[in-house]
Amino acid sequence: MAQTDTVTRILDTAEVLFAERGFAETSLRTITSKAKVNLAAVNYHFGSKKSLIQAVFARYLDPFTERFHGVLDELETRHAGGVIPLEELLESMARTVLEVPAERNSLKVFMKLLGLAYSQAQGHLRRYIQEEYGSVFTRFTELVRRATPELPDAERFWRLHFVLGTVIFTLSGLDALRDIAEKDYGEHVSVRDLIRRLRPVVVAAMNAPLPEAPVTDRAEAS
Amino acid sequence: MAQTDTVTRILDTAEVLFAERGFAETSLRTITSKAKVNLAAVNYHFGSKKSLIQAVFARYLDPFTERFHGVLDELETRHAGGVIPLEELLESMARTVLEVPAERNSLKVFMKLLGLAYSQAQGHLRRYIQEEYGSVFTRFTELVRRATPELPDAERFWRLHFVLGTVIFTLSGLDALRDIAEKDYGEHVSVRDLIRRLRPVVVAAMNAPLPEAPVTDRAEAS
DNA sequence: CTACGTTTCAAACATTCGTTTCCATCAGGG
DNA sequence: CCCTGATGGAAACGAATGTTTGAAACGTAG
Repeated sequence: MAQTDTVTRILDTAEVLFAERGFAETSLRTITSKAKVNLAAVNYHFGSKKSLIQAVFARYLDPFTERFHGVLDELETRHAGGVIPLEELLESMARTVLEVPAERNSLKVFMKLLGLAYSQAQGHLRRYIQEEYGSVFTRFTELVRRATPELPDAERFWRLHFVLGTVIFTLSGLDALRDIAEKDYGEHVSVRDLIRRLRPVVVAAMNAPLPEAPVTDRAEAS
Repeated sequence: MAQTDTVTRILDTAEVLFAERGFAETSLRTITSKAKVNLAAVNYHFGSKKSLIQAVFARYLDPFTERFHGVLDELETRHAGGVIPLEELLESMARTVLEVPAERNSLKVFMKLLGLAYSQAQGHLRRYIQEEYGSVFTRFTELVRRATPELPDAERFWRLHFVLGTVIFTLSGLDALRDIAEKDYGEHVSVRDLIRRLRPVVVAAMNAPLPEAPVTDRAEAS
């Protein structure tokens, strides 16, 4: 089937280029020429560039959410009725994130895309991801809530986003950081090595003491 | 002097639009029309769009680096010869970051721009920032090194970037996150409130226990 | 007042972009 | 065999982009 071949080749090429340069900076002509398909193929198979971008994300996020739901199912039945420990939840998520892209491409690309989706703030992409895949994240946070009853809801919300920032930021900027680290410390770091370093930091962040009592809140800067 | 007025108006407008939409997604026509200056003014005063982007960053980073050098000077003389505690270093940096943009615009814009500079990975911008302002960061990390002698060099390097990721990611995506937090927890968070929440997390992250011994390192995914 | 360097302005330029169109190719079922 | 629907391919379209141009307007020193 030639169709599948063309579609796959477009997606494979697009995700790499998107990750390297960003969405707006990657033209359809660059994608199609490097993928050795016709320029019109993108609009024919995907409808528009915007849909192509979403398709690139869907190819990562669809397997991830499906698998992660399965992992959470298994975790919940194993701790039937009880509370799943925080570290186990984090471990499961990390493992799932690691497994999914390993099947096809590199984790680096996936993380870079996630980082872009968050910073390339505007409109359609963040909304698309939120509305399409928000349910898994909601389920996960609910489990985290039960695992950390001592944390106020708002505090837990922010800390989850703190560690999310750590992971996405680090792994999406991995190449540049790795170059610096290698130059300065002569040490080559693999993704698995980085995750090994991340684990105690993330756990410590989630278990950090609560901030001092909120001072009388004055008007803010922004 | 009309020149200064035009230049300032361009910079003021550009930084807001860049922060909202990204660099490539913001055209010179959008900037100049909203700033009520002529289209050619950008190329006349800045030379090119690329230089305008760098000028936007310079207007934040120049005062920051200058002031931060001063703060570090003061810290070093106060602890003459001795070691500056880690928390004091982090506090000083946070305070400096907070003070500089408060003079003109919002911290949010500055952080958003930083986030963009990191994700919008490619080429000129990251190199520009690194080569132009890398010295302060080098000086800072050296002081952190003396404050945390128990940390291996590589570990400290990565942890600094971990917390850098936390801060930039959180503060650059602040608006979106704030909306969610407000909707889910009815709680309005100010920037200062967020920093109050960040502090114990960052300290805990830096002081986290060392990761377990490096397992035999197999080939990595990417 | 005049002359000159600086700044503003409208218009145009050349390029690049996403998208569309139209035709060739090919497969399988009537 | 021819018809039909799906796909590949070349070319063109219209819009938007960054940049350049040349003249007008401005402020100021002589």
